[in-house]
Amino acid sequence: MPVISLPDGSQRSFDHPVTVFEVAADIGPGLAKAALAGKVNGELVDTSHIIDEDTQLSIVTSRDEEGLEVIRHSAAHLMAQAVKQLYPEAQVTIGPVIEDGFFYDFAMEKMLTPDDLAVIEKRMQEIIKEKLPIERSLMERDEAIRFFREMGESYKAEIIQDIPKDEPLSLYRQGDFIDLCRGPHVPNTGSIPAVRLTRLAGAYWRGDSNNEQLQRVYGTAWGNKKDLKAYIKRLEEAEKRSHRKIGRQLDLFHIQEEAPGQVFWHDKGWTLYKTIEQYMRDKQYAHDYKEIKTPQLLDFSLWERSGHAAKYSDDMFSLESDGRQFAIKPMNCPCHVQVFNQGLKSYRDLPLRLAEFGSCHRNEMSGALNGLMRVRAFVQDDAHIFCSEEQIESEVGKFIDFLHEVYSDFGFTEVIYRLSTRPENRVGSDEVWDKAEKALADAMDAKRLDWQELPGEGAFYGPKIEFSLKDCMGRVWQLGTIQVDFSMPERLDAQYVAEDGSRQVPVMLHRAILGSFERFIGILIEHFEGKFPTWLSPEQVVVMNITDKQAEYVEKVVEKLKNAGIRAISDLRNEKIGFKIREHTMQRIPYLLVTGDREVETASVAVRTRTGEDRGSMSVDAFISKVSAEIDGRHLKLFEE
RNA sequence: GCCCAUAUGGCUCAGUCGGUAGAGCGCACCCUUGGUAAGGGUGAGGUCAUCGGUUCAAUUCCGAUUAUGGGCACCA
Repeated sequence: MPVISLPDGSQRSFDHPVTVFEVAADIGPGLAKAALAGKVNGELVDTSHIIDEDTQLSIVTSRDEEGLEVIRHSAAHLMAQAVKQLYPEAQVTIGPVIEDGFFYDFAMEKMLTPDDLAVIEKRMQEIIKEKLPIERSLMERDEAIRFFREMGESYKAEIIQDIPKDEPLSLYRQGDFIDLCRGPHVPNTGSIPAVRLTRLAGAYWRGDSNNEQLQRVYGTAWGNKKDLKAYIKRLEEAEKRSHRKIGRQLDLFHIQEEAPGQVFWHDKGWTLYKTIEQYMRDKQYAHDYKEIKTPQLLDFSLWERSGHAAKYSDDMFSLESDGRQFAIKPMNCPCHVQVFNQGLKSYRDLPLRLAEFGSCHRNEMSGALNGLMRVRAFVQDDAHIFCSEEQIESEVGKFIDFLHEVYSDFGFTEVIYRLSTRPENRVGSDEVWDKAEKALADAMDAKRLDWQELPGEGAFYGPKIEFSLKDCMGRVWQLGTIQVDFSMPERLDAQYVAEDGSRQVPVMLHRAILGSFERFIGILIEHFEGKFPTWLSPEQVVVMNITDKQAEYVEKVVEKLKNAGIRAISDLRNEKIGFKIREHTMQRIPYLLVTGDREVETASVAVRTRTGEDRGSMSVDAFISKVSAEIDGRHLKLFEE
């Protein structure tokens, strides 16, 4: 008879098989009420699960991450039930849990509108009040297929067909609704404490754009109303950080209808851009890269030779002139091979690292465009390393060090590493792929990095590492990459003379750290909410007078700051000092210098930060030395008193 | 490209059950010279995204187009 060990080390023995719920009730009535599921020997089960032998058990409640998942999963079923009740002709398809919520895809004639969401949500609340028990049952595969077909649920039947024959299928029923599901689920529909439908979208059946489009309804669900509120608040906060919004507020850039997917950089945004570019230029020089610049418009035949035309010709901007077909470059690599090919290269020239802030155009599909995050014209911090196979691992190692240096200078410390390995369709022999994948993996292991593998996600020409980082909102952005390419050097006739005098084809490593400047700046804006570290701030210092009397002094101070390499502006407007401070604080200028008669007399400035802190008065020279040190050191924080 | 939504002064947004529009901020001018997050007054500024349809009349209703936003798909 079962002896049940609980997470706190205690044990309870029963003289008959018990359900998870009964164990919870045995511990206490509060827990019985809160129990959503159980975890038996590490496996999530329903509260109705019967335990008949000795096990480890923990009771899952809404306070557990797993409990939340169960709630969200059950919320998806709840929504599907509501939709089926309101629109019986709707067919259910899939309804998984996602971050912070869930969705369910429906196939139905009627197009749902935002108003319908409110109706569905209301129905859901009614079902919650009914506290319908959620019951699990098992069914044979073929019987299940028949069952769902008879209900007119052809999508479900299709899903079941793809499940291996010997796997038992579980069904969950709540009232008039029954769905195929692995489970577990909450005990009854009343156990979904806080749920809200958030948005509507189209989504393709099985994620394939050749298939029909389904209607996807997104929702969010939480263990209590307070968490739901906090979530909504979080969305609002994220909205405030939108790079589009801040880009306008801080006068950084704009995008307009005549140039979809292209950025008009304003003075301040361009200053930020130039600062980043110059930083990368200096870094690349320090890491032994050679910066080059190559043409924008090239004969289409080059893209045919490189292999890009075959795959991407629809996404390239091309034009005809003098009877020749040209394309605006969508990437820089073929151009870099052309530079490599000038003059016969020796193994002594390798590794050769060619870098370019290459301006590229890609005709991204209209629906893909997204502020600075996805544009049609962008500049990459692109470089290609030409090296021998033996050099791959050490080059990858050096690159990873370089990348870490850059990310930490921008304040990103959490990096996620993924290795994408050989896809089905690929060029090159298995031996070469073995070597390349191993070189990438070994390079990461040598740095003791914690990386994941994405099988089959590599490019057709070689494996790659993708570097993603987490911003202050916990969002993950893929930025950097290093890709091994065995194909293009050969296609474009790159060669070098090896030690033994033979001609060899170099390996090419495509790599980027920031990816596109546009996107990277978009991420920076949101990460810092526009409050850039001083070294990045378009305007670093503003000097303000209190009355006209100090105007001349202010101009002199600004001149001095500028001469010291600090980006400073003056504000001599006939406004009160409080007004000026408010404006420049909202403009996120790191340092606000107030100069009245007192400061003029003592050749000083009164320093206030954009965070509203008073740094007191100091001489102009003292201020310059503090700020200069901060800028040169690329400090992430403003200087202390 | 596909689905849904949106498009009104520089910005944020109201509004018109069809009779060509309004606020706040910003801008210009005037008064105010004020010590750390909004001093006061006056004024200018809009073909209501574009094209077409219905109507005596369209910014409003309908359709198409374009762009933007949220998703899907795509991302060399």
